[in-house]
Amino acid sequence: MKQTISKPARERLIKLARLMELLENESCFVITSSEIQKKTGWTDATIRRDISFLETDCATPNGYDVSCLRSAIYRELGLDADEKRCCIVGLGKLGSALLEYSGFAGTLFKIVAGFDSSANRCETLAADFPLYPTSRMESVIKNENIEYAILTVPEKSAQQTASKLVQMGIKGIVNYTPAVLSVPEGVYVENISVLDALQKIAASQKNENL
Amino acid sequence: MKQTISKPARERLIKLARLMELLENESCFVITSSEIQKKTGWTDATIRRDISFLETDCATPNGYDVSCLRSAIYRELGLDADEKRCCIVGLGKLGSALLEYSGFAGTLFKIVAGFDSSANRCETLAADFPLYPTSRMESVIKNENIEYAILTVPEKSAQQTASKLVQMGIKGIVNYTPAVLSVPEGVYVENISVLDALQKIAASQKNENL
DNA sequence: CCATGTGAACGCTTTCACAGCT
DNA sequence: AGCTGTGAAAGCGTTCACATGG
Repeated sequence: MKQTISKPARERLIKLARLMELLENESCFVITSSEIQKKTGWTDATIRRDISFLETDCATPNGYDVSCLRSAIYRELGLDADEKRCCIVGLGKLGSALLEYSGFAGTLFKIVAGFDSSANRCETLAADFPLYPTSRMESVIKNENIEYAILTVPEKSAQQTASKLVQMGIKGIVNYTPAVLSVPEGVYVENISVLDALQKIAASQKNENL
Repeated sequence: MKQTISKPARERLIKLARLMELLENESCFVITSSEIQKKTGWTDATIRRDISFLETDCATPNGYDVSCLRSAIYRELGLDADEKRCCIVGLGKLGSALLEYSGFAGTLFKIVAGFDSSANRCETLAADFPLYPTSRMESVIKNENIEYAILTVPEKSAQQTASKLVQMGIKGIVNYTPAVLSVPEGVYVENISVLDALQKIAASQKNENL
């Protein structure tokens, strides 16, 4: 059976695919592993190994074919298959900023609903998709086949909301809060709080020259 | 010499410290490694190993002393020492949402400036700290001793802006864009784009049952 | 020559399993 | 008994080094 790709490798591949898109925009069509090394800091051996998991032949005599690589990565990671339906939970400052986020264009991720505890806020705000009060969350998530949630509620309500979302069938949560979310196996959480990020950076620096 | 803490362990410890804060708020003062396992999914052995890097004795007969652990982690990771001065670069929807972020209260991270290419926008928006046009970025970063930048510019300008920031002496970048940033050694980047996060989640799911 | 792809070695992280303590 | 702390083993991911191919 096909080998499963490790998490670090997967995360590098996702970044690599992004890099390939960038290169395509710059009309660069072939790139070598050592050029990728310069751009990313990963070693060329690691890059070649990562790419080998794709089991595709994107190699040319002068390096990899950029667009072949991009599409092979998305294919292998299942990011080019069916539409992935998402919702935003919590329409405070951050959540409402995301209502206008245009970065999903060209991907299969699609935001199809927003939720907030304040019905009033749902009416005031505007988006390309409907906004609902929290009371309707369960029915909307089920009827709309929403798989992923972007969690932008206040930290205090994060766990409680996450637990509800899981109960309603959500399979992945992008956690904008610094809260540590407990979720059952099979549900994936990605933490992208700015505080987490800064702490990681600062802690790395502390450790760098020992 | 003291052993350096691995990156994965550091990241768990940061989350662990957060969890300890949460527990303190719930008036829980002692916790065992297996209770932490239930909450986080990390194994108890890993948790004990991580904690052992702290070289502090926070153990009681019934588990770890919660507040002892929290402060030991922050101390060890250098997160309780001097103030860490940050700036926000790019005051679009997302950047301006962050202007009002209150999550740094009680931490040593402090946002002391915001920058945007539009002078007009800087004047219109309000924050507890000054907002400057990009032209003044270099002098402000140097005079204010700003170490970290929160990058919320459009993806297209991300690399260019990041390179400038590095030149101006920035040591860490929290990257809200999905762009792959090339930075020199010694500069740390944490990627927290929502697209990255969703792709990681979706790719994990693809791989889960092989 | 300059690429990739990959077995094998290495080194790091996690896990096991148990000694030691309260 | 139940906990922590930790040598030792196992498991993984990365890197080396070279065979292979254009």
